[in-house]
Amino acid sequence: MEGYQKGRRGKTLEAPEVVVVRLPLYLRALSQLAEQGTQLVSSEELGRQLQITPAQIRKDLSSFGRFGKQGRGYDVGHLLGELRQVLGLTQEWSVALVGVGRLGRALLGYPGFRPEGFKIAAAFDVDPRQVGQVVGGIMVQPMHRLEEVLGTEGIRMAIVAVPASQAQQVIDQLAACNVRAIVNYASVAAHVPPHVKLRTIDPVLALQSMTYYLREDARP
Amino acid sequence: MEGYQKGRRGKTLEAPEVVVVRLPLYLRALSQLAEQGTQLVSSEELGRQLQITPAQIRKDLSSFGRFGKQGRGYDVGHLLGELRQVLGLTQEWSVALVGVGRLGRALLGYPGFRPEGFKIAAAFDVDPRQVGQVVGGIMVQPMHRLEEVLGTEGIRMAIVAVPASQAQQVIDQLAACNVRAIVNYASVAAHVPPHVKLRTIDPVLALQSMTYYLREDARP
DNA sequence: GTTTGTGAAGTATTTCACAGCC
DNA sequence: GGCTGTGAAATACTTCACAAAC
Repeated sequence: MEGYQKGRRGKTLEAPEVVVVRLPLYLRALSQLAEQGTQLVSSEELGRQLQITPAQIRKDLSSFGRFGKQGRGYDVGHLLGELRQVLGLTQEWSVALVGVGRLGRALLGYPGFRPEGFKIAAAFDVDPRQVGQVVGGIMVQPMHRLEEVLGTEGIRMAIVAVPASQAQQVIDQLAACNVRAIVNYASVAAHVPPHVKLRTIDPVLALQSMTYYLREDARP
Repeated sequence: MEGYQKGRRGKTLEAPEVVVVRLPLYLRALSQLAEQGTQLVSSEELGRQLQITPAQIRKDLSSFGRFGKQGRGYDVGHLLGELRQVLGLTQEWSVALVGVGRLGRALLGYPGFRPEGFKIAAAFDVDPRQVGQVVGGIMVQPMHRLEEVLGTEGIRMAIVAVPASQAQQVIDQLAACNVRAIVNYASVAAHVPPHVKLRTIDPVLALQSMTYYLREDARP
C-alpha cells in the first residue's frame, strides 16, 4: 500500500483525492453485491462490508450526485453504473507494462485486470534476451519502441516493474510518451510532472510501517 | 497503493497512522543519503527528495524526539538509528508467505526484503503439487502446518498472495496463529481483529482511482 | 547565518444529527 | 418506519512563523 499524491485539486474543482481513492472500494463491494443478486443496499450495510462509516459513504457519494432513495438505500446496479461513469470506467483502458522479470510476468498472468476493464496491451524490457519473447500472449518490445507503440495504441497508463535503480528513468520516458497514470512497483520515491498521477506499491514500506505496532508487545 | 486502517489509536497514546506511514519513507531516503556518504541533511533537502514539506518532516520527527541540531540539520546516521528504533527495525523480522503462485514466487525471489531486515522464513500453499517444492531456498509447507511452523519460528508477520476467494479464510487462520501484521495482495476488503494490522496492495484499485483524472481529457 | 522544534493558525476530513422524502 | 443528503460541529492533519540553539 502506498502513497498517493496530495490533493492538489486543479482548476476544474475536483473531488478530494481521499474520496477518489475510496470510490473503487465502493465499486468492488457493489460488484460483489450485484453478483450475488442483491438489488438494494444501504450505506450502513456497505459500510459494514468495507469498514467505513455510513456517513462517510453518503457524503462521498453525495459529492457526485444523488444516487440513493430515502427510506430504501441505493440501487446496486444503478450506483455501479454511476460510479463507473464518475471514475471513467465505461471504456476499456490499455495499459503498458515495463519490466518483464518475475514480477512483470506475474502481472502479465494476473487475471484480475481484464474483468475490471484494464488490458495490458504492450510490454517492454531493456534486456535483449526478453525482447521478442511472447509472454501471456504479448510480445515483449525493446524500450526504443516505447513511444511508437504507446502512440499507435493510444496508451496512457502504465505499470512499472523494473529494478529501483532504473525506475526513475523509465518513469521519465513514460511521462515523455504522454502516459498520465503510473503504478510503480519499484522501491523509490519517484518524481513525476504535475499532470502525471503516480501510485507506488511497495511491500517493504508496508511491512516497515506495521512493525511500529509490533515493537516489544506482550500479547493479550 | 492502498488502504491502511484508520488511526484508532489505542490506549498507549500512539502516533497517528499517517505519521507512522511516512517514517519508512524518511528511512529510505536516509539510507540512500548514507550510502552516498552524506553526513548531514536538512528537513528541506529531505523534503525535496520525498516531495514532503520540511515543516511536515520536522513535526513528524519531533513527535518521537529531538533528533536534529539547530543551524545544522539532522545527522544522517543518527537519525537512521533513531527511526529504526522507533519503527522496531532493530531486529530482523521473520515473515510467512501464504500462496506460492506466480506472485508468491516473485515475492520469494525479491531481493528487497533482506537488506531491510525482513526475511521470508516460511512459505505455505494449499496446492499439494506445490507442497514439498523448494522455492527460493524455502520448502513449501502445507497449510495444516501453519500453526506449528509459525509457533516454532516465532513469526508474527505475513504476506498473503492467494486468490481473492481464499484470502479471508487465510487471513483468519493467520490471525488465529498470532500473526499481528499482514500484507494482503488479494483483491478483497478483508476483515481482521482489532489487534491485527492489515495493508492491502491492489493494483486494480490503484488504476481505478487514477482513471478518474484521465476521463475525457484532451492531451496538451 | 542557518535550521530545528513547536505553539498557533489554517485546511481538510470525518462525524453528527436531523429535515425531508420514500 | 427507514434511510438519504447535507449543513454544522468536531477532529485530524498540515503549514506558518518565529524563538531558541548552534
